[in-house]
Amino acid sequence: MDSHRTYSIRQLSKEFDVTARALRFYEDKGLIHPERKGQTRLYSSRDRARLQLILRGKRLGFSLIEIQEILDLYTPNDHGVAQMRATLGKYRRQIETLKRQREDIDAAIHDMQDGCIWLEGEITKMEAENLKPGNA
Amino acid sequence: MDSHRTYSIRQLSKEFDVTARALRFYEDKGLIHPERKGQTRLYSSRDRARLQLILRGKRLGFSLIEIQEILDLYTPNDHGVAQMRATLGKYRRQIETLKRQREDIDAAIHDMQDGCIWLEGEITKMEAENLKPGNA
DNA sequence: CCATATCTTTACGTTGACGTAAATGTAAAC
DNA sequence: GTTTACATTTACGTCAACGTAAAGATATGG
Repeated sequence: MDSHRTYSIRQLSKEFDVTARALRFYEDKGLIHPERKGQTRLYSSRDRARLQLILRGKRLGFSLIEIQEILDLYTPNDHGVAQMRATLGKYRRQIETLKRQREDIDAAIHDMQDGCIWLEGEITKMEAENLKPGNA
Repeated sequence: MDSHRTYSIRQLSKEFDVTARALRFYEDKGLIHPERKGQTRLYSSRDRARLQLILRGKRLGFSLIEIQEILDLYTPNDHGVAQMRATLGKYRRQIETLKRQREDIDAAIHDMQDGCIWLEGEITKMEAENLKPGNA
């Protein structure tokens, strides 16, 4: 099992290309809770996974507070049917948010691809121009 | 043609649910360039379109500077084959960025959907528990 | 034993993206 | 004609998300 490994703050910060300061900051904000061996932090692979989620959230433009809420969705819910139903609702709303974002992305991609096609056309036109007689 | 309409700053801010302050701020940063009738701003439908792009960029987590660069891709390029090739390159890199972002989103959606399925299962289990004899 | 490296906390600094307040201009409405 | 509703500029305030500097604990190598 690789799941019992631990990581130092440097290892994680290098692996994911974030500063140690950022990791401590996320901890300060309650997004991660590494153990302590004496004074120094020991990150578990579960912490590592949470960090991955944090960074993915950032790439998607979520604030740390929003990311916090998303992380809460991932933390095991101390049963109780009502609680679980509530959590399920949050999951579904989050999925809707993400799907809307996906539509934004698809729209942007399509726009850009259309732009590419148009540009390619213009370029070929201009190249043809430059080969016409009289342009020596 | 609807394309010659103009909009006041309030109209735009209401339609897109942003403050007038934000619109002036975007102008300050060079993202939009509305005309002036005397002192007051008159937004064209082209300005409106740019605003849409700005807000989409924000929803996708881009900074105003990044959005500025994206907008530059949309502004007609005063021909010159070299320039157009450069622009084409930028388009393509931007598309790659967006596609990577889409992969992040897809991953997030899948995670959440798995979570939903698991949760639904747990809930049905617990409901079954509560109906067993001896739980009166 | 001492230097070097890596960890820690505390605390002030910075940048981006606006918010908000103050003072003023203009145009329609009563 | 003055109130009402909207526009303007200038300028300081704010919040998030860290950066950065200072000062110290810990361990490892030479």
